[in-house]
Amino acid sequence: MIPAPTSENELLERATALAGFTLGELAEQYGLVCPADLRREKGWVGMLLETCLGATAGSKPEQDFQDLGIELKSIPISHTGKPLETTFVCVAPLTNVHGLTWENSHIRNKLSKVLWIPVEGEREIPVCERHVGMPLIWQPSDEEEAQLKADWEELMEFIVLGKVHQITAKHGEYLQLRPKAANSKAVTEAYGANGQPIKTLPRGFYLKKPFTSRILAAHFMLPAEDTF
DNA sequence: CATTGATCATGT
DNA sequence: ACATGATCAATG
Repeated sequence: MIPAPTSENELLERATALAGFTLGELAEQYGLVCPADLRREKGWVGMLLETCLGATAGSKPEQDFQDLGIELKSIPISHTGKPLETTFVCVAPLTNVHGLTWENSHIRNKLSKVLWIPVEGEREIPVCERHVGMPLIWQPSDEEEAQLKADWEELMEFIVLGKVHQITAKHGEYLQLRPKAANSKAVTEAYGANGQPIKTLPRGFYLKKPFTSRILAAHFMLPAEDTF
C-alpha cells in the first residue's frame, strides 16, 4: 500500500508521475488484474488510481484526501480530449433537507477542490492499453460555482416540494439529477407531493459533459470547439 | 439500504 | 450520434 500523500504538491507530483503509463502497466505494479472491459467493473479505473495515489480504499463519507481537502476523479476522455461520460459527484439528499443550503451541502464540499485525472476511455482501446493523462487540480471559479449553485437550487426545489418524480436529467444546465442505484427497483425515502414520506429511486448529482469539458479545455488550453 | 467507484446500452 | 435512464461491484 502506498502511504497517503501529505501535501497537495506531493499528490500532484504522484499523479503527474502516472501520466503516460497504461492502465495495464499500473495494474501490474500493484498485482491487479486488468479486466477485458468495464461492463462488470465500472469503477475499476477509479479504484486503480486510488491505489496508485494512496487514497484510502473503500467507502468514505467525504473527499478522498480529506486532510488535503481534495477529491479524486478519473474522467474518461476521447482522443480529442473531451469527456466521454458525465461525472458522478454524490448522492442527492431526498429527505431531511430543511435548512440545507448550497453553502453547507455535501456536493459543494466535494467540488471545492478536485484532482482530475483524464484517462483514455474509448471502448475500441482495450482497458489495459488505455493511457493515463496529465492530471490537473481544479477549484471552481466564482462563475462556475454560481452556475452549479443555481442548478442545485433548482433541483432541490423539486425535492423539497415533493416533486422528485418530475425531475429528469434534462433539468439543470451543468448539474443534473439521475438515478444512482443498483437497479431500477432500489428504493430510498423522499418527500411526496403532500409532504408525506414516499419511496423512490435513489438519485445522484452528475456534472454534464460540457461543464467538465470546459475545465479540461481551459487547463490544457485546448480550443473550445475541436476541429479535428 | 447507503456509500464508494463509475460506465453501459437503449431510446430518440 | 448521444444523452438518459439503468446498471455493476465492493464494502459497511
